[in-house]
This record gives sequence, structure tokens and C-alpha cells, in this order.
Amino acid sequence: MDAKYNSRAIEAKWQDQWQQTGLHRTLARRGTPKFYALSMFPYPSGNLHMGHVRNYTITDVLARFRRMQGYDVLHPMGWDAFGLPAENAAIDRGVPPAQWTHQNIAQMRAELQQLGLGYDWEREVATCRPDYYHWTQWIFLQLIDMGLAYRKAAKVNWDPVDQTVLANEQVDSEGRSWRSGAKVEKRLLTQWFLKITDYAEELLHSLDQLPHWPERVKAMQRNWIGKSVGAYLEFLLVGSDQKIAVFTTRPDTVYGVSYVVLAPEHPLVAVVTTAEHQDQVVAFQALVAAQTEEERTSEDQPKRGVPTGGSVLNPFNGQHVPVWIANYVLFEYGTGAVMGVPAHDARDHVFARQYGLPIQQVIAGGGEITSAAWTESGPLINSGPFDGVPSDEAKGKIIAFAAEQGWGKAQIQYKLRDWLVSRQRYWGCPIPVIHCPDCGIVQVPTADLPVRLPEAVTLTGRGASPLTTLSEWVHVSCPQCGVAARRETDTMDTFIDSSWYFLRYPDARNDQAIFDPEQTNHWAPVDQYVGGIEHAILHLLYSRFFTKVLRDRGLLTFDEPFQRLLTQGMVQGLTYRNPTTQKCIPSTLVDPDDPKDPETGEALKVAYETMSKSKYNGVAPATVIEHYGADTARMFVLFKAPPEKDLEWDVDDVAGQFRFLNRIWRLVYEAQQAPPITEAAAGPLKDLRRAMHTAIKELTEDLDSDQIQCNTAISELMKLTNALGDSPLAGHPVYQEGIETLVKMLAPFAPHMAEDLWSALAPEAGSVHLQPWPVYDPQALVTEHFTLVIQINGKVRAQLEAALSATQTDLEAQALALETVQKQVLGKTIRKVILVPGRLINFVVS
RNA sequence: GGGGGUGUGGCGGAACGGUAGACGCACCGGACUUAAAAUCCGGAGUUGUGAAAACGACGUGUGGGUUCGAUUCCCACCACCCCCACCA
Repeated sequence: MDAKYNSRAIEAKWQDQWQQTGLHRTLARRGTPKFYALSMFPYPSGNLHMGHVRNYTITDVLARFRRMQGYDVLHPMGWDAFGLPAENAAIDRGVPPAQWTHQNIAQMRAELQQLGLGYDWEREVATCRPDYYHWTQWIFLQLIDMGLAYRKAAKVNWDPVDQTVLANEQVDSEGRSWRSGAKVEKRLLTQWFLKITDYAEELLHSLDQLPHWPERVKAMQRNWIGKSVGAYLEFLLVGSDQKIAVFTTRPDTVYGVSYVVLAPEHPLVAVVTTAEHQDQVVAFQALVAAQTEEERTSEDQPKRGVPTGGSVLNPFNGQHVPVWIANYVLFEYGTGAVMGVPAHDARDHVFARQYGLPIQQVIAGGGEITSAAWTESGPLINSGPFDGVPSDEAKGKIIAFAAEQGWGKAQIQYKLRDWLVSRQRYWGCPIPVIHCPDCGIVQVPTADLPVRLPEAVTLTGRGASPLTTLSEWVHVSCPQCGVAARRETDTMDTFIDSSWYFLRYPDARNDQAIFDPEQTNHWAPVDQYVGGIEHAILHLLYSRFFTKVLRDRGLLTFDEPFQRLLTQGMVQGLTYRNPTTQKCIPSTLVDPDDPKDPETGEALKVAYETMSKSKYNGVAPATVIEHYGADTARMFVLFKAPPEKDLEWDVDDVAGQFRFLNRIWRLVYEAQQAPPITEAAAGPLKDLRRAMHTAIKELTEDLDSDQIQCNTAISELMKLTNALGDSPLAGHPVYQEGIETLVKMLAPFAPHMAEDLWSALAPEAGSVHLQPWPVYDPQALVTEHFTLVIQINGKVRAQLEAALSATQTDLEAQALALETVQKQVLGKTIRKVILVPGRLINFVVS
């Protein structure tokens, strides 16, 4: 082997070699446990960034580690390739989205290979390829069959200048189009929805079956699903036979209702409004309608409303209460109407005080009711037959009474809404249905799938999606009756594409079916999923939903797609920011010792912020690979911070990892040069074995943990390296074993270097990545002597070397014989002695 | 307003309820070198007494509690970060 470490030469060499020998091809051996390691697949934006490097390296370490442990490992990669950026790029550069996307995929795939990531490329998927979206469309048809896909009207963003529908991301915070700058309008279109709400309860409660998911991701999902338990109650409109329905979580306060509020959009507004209030109501509705989403929902928005002139009957106490409309009631949630109980709800309290509505206390407790709402529980008052009943109990009783009388019922309400999946975009998966004037919505027969997306198109960003203008594509005959019909020209939300890709990898080349259930049920669920926290809600929720749907369709035998989830932290770069303008300055224009704005001379704020182009704080993986090699880049991102935490890019720390790899290289090189010895003193031999087996134990436990503690795992490699460097036994078989162990355990982290060193250490043994993972010998950790820590009243006062075989009496005597201990004990009585065997002894004195 | 999380040296971070600060970065000293880089060896939480060896005190956001012993467990509070948010 060479005396010097040359990352460039060995990395290229082994990448070629691995490809030729098919090292990373997935094995499925009878009777072997499996491990499915998966990183969230990337959007092919053009180049790899550091966040990708971090994400994929973590999974790669685990995949290699598990394989050495004897698992059959599935570790695939693919591309979440449909989406808006390809359309934007096409508009900017005049390149078809397909071409742009495929170029990017080629570029990024090459970069992934340069990092030495061990993927089985024979299973690569790209969501924009017909062999993949064929099955996305097939799933859509299953959803229609299962009654889980339906159409209804929904609002879209309409750019009146460019005459086109905009995605939410194309509308800025002021409600203007990204391209034309025009004020975006809302238009109603009939669109496809998926009934995820049918699965709300299961999506919520089966979170409890995911002990290896981060608590905060589960909390975010619970929050998003937003279950509320309460009552549905009806109030009869005075002078009409119509009823206003409300949802409330506090049926126990129903005797305190002093008004009812409808959302301004509520259809009953027209019914309830009296002639004299007509103008005021209409004006208020117009005011609310003109507000943007942001204005409407911002917290500092004052609660405003107007009376409709109408009133309803509270069936519990026979009172007539007025009906208002107000901006704080959301049409989309619950029934779009609420009962106002100012005494026991903070919002209602503010509203009632503002408009002088009565405040009637019905739950005992709290202070002066006119100054603040009392939202805690307590015994009921002013509540007829329910007086004195504690509120928690009263909820059930009042619901039961209402149900008996036909006024209401128990109700569970979710915030989760059905999933709007239609997109009026070109670069997405076509929705496989045909609109027939006679038959209505007709599914494209499965034999005709996939409905191919025409790829040779020009995009302008103006006017309708190109799909609607491709007459040959649009005009087809109805598969059922044969008359002239039109294809659906909307495409699917790209979240659909990514909601099932992990189910395709186990059988990625299947052209007869979405997958062979036997294959997918063997490999899935994913054992370890790694990705960014930004997908904590939507992607993970939708994937869980699809998994449950396909289970109910009889294709899957498990309930949850991802057993363990790790959300890795962001990669941050040093950022120079002007404190006044908030503009970022490239580091090349700044003196790091005295950071000043080159234009204004102002002192700059220096901080670590998430890497992004606009902040000039990014580091391209390619430049690091070129300078130090992929192994150093991998070691750095793994060592610098625990995987869940944010990672600050630091050139000194990168250099530190490069130094460490060089130290290993020299150590192995020198071990190779050392003349063999067979004799060794017992002490150093024991020390060396202990160091080696401690490293095996600790490192293995680090990688086995839920947090995949690569940072502490690498520090174990460092400790072992230090121990070997300090050992006088170079040339001894045990030393050689230590070197080999070090190289094997280095393999998941720095695969190229480990492979190269291994080829020198054991030329006949085959790839280091196929060696069995070392197993520690508990005997090697056992010592005859230990450092006994001596505490007096819990404070460390002394220590001594003691034999492990020593009895408590011996140890007490030895400890008390020490001068420092004597001083502390002098004139006091020993009340108690606590001995922790092999560790410490504590004298309680007074 | 609701929910989740985090507070440990100059920095990143370690610590089955048992010697707090492993491992690394930066730093300081030394060796090698004409010199520098690289490499190697050594040092260091803060603070007091001391020439030094050493010996004390204080130290894991704050205040309590449990315990022989708490970074770790419990309670309250403070600060920061993230998510959701007029959700009835």
C-alpha cells in the first residue's frame, strides 16, 4: 500500500470496482433477516446540496452497518421528479420540462455516486417516467372504485393577466402573481378530492403504534388531524322551520348562549337576515370576501361582526337569542356556525363586550364574569335541571338529553380536510379519466394505462396548461359508449407521486402490476426512514394514508409504512448579514476578522443560518469532494453534530476529519511495516484488547440506537485509533486484529478508505463491506483492578486502585487508611457506607 | 392561545442515578525544520491559597424536592427554538 492517503485515486477506483462487482445489488436470501433503509427521495433540482449529503450519508452508514451484521439490505434511490420548478425552468429557458428534469437526474445521480453511496441503482424510480406513473394512475382508479376519490367545486388562484391558474407557491404574501404581479383572483373549479378524512381516526390513533418516531412529528400530525369531541346542536330559527346547526366542545355551557354566529359565507345568512339589516350584512360579507387569506386569519385581526336581525330559539331554556355574522367564524370548520357563550369562551367574551351582548354565567368559579371568561370546569349554575352537576359530567348528560329531544347529538370533529389533488399544471401525473357527455366521468380502462403525458411541449406561463391545447391528446372517444369525449386535463398533486414510491422499490421493474405483494410485504415497511422535518406533516401523513388504503384494498399486510423515523437537522453556513438592510454579503467580500459591509462599512451580523443560494452561505459538495474526498465529507457531516440537530459547516472541522483519516492511514501503513512479534507483556495486551472490545460495544450500540448516533460512533473510532497509536504492540497478532477491527468499523463511515486499507490487510478476503461486523467479547472488558472513587457525604474526596476481588470490608479499610479520608472523617461518626461494586464507596458521616 | 423541544467550557458536543466536560475544533507551550506547512508530544471548566507540588471553593438556565449521591427523576419558574393557530 501507499505511504500516503490519496482520496481521489482510491475513491474513483473503488466506485468503479463496486459497480463492476455489483456490490450494492440487493440480496434476498432465504431465512435472512431484512433491513429496508430509505432516505426521502430528492426533487431533481440540478445539483446536490449539503442537506442531501447529510441525509443520504446517515442512511448509507446504516445500510452498510446492517449488511455487515448479516441482514439482507434494501437501500434504493429515486427521484420525485414532477413539479413546478421544471415548469418554471422551462418558461425561463425554453427547454421542455422532461428534458430539464432528465438532465438534472443524470447530474445528481453522478454526484451521488461520487459520494460512494451504496444504492441498488437497478431499482431506481422516477415519478415522471411512464413506468412509474402508470401505477400512480392505477392507484387513482382504485381510489375512485373505493369511493375515496370524488369531485367538488373548490377555489383556485387565477391570474387575470396571464389568464392562468397559479399554484399557491406562485402567489406572494400580498396575493400577487409571481410572474405578472397582478392581484390574484379566486375562481371556483370542479376538482378532485381524496377522502383522507375517512381515515382520520385511524391516522390519529395508530400514531401510538410508532414508538420510534420523534415525539414532535407525532405531535404535529395529531395537531394537524385536530380531533375535537363535542356536540352537534340545532337551534330553530324564529319565524321559520329552518335550523342553525352548531358544533361545540362545551355543551355544558348551552344555558349560557347569548347569541349565535354564522360565518359570513354561510348559506343561511340570506334566510335569517331581515330587510332592515340587509345592507349592513351584505356590506360586511363583501368586506370579508375582499380580504386575503392572510388578512382574514391573522391573529391581530379584530373580531368584527354585524347582527342579521334574525334570532333563534335555545331549546334548553326557551330563550330567543340574536343571530350575528362575524369574521372570526370559519365556514370551513364544523358547521360554519357557533353558539356564543361569552361567559365561558375567551373569543365570545371579547365579541360580546365589544357589541354589548349579554354575558350569562352558567359554570361556577372564576372571578368577575364581566371582566374575563371563565374557561375552566366547575358545577353548573343557572342551568335548569343540570344545576350543580360538574361540567365534565354535564357534557354527557346534556348531549343525551338533546339526543332524546331530537335537538342534537354527540359529534367528533376533525380539522383535517379532504385532500384536494387536482392541479391545473402541465408537469404532473395525468388524472386517468375521460369526460363523456353521455356517461359522465369514465375511468380510463386499466389496459390503456398509462395515460402518457405529451412531452414535446412549449411552456409560456401564460394561458391554459399545454394539455388543454393539445387537441389530439384531449379529444378521445368514450371508452364506454364511443362518443366524442374529452380527457381530464388536470394533473395530480405531486404529493400523490411520493405517497407510495417506497412500496415500488421492492419490485421496481414490474410492468404487470404495481408490485408483487409478496415482494413488497417482504421488504416493507421501511425499517428506517430518514428525511427533513419539513415533511413532518404532509408527505408522512399522505404516505400513511395510502398505506392504509392499499392495505384495505388487500395489497399490503401492514398498517404503517415507516417503522423508525429520523428527521435530520439542517446544514447551516456562516452568514454575513447587514443588520439594517438584512441583506446577505458573500464571504469572499468580507474580512472574517472584521466583517463589514463593503458598500456601507456597517458592521455585519455573523451567524449560522440554513444554507441557501440567496444567503451566499452554501458549500457545494463537489468542491469538498475535490479538495478532501468523499470520505472526509461523509465523516464531517456525521461527526460534527448528532443527526437530529442542525449542523454548522466549519472548514476547520472538515480539515480535522481529513487529519483523522490520514492518521488512520498512517497507523495501518505503519502496522503493515512493523516486523511481526509474538511475545507481549500481559498488561499492554489486556489494555489493547479492552480498548478494542470497548470500541466494538459502544460503536455498535450507537448505531443501534433510534437516534443513530454517528457522532459518538466516530469518536469511538478515534478512541480506538488513539489506543492503537499508544500501544507498544505493533506487529503482534492482537494488534493486527485491532487494526482490522478498526478498518471494518470504519467501513460504513468512510467506505472507500476502509475498502482500500482492507485490500492491503486481507487481499484474499473480499470486500470489507461483506465482512461480518465485529462482535465484542465481554470477557475482554473485565478488569482485575479498578479505580475506586471515595466519597464523603456524596463528594469525591479521594480515589485508589483496588482489586476487583476485594471485599467491602477490605475496600472500607483501604479507603479509611488514606490520609485525605482520615482528615474528613476525623471527629465524626460514620453513619452509613454505600458501596457501588467496581465503582465507588460513599461514607455518610456527621 | 395550544402543542413539541432545547438550555452543559471559547465552540460542536459526551456522560446505565455514581469521578461532569469523553471525542473533536479553536487556543497555548514544546519537539522536528534554516523557516513555514505537515506531523508528533504536552496543557487547559472557573476561581482561591501557593514558587511549585498540591489543597480547597464553585460549577450542567433559576428555585425547590426525592436520594447516601441528581446534568440525569419529580414540581414550579425563566430564556430560546420549532410547529399549529379566531378550529368554536
